[in-house]
Amino acid sequence: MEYIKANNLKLTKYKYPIEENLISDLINLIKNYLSGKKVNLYDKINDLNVHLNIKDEFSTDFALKVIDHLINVKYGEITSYSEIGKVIDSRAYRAIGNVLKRNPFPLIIPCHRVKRKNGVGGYMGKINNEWQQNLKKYLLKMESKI
DNA sequence: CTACGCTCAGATA
DNA sequence: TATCTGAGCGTAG
Repeated sequence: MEYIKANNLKLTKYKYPIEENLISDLINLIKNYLSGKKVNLYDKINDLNVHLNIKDEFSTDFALKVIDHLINVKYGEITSYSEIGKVIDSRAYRAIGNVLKRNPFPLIIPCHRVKRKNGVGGYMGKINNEWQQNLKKYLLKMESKI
């Protein structure tokens, strides 16, 4: 089993040795996804026997519950901060956002599929009309959920 | 302990 | 409709 840590994705420094063809497989997956192919990235990288070291990235119990639920939100599906709250039995909607804000695997851990009750909501730490939010809207539109 | 935040429902105009 | 308020609560520092 092979693990990838968040900083590995910068392709600058590897904590674990990763084969070159695995990297190109990963790149192709993401290219396919961004070009509109209906692939669920999290499942696909599991198919490549790549497993994210989630427990290293999210320390608290609360955060792990949020992420555990989120990785089961598949391509084209949608959830909301309050819906996640319902599942994990918490009303800390903003705290859920604070967890997702530190998601080291955007696209793969699909925090773009978490919408605000009224509107789209923030993405990658931003709540205003920055490029991050436009990307979130783009992804949702691509998955036909806007 | 404090202050903050990818939220929400309700109030107000 | 749009904008404002306070409740709510987990977390980093």
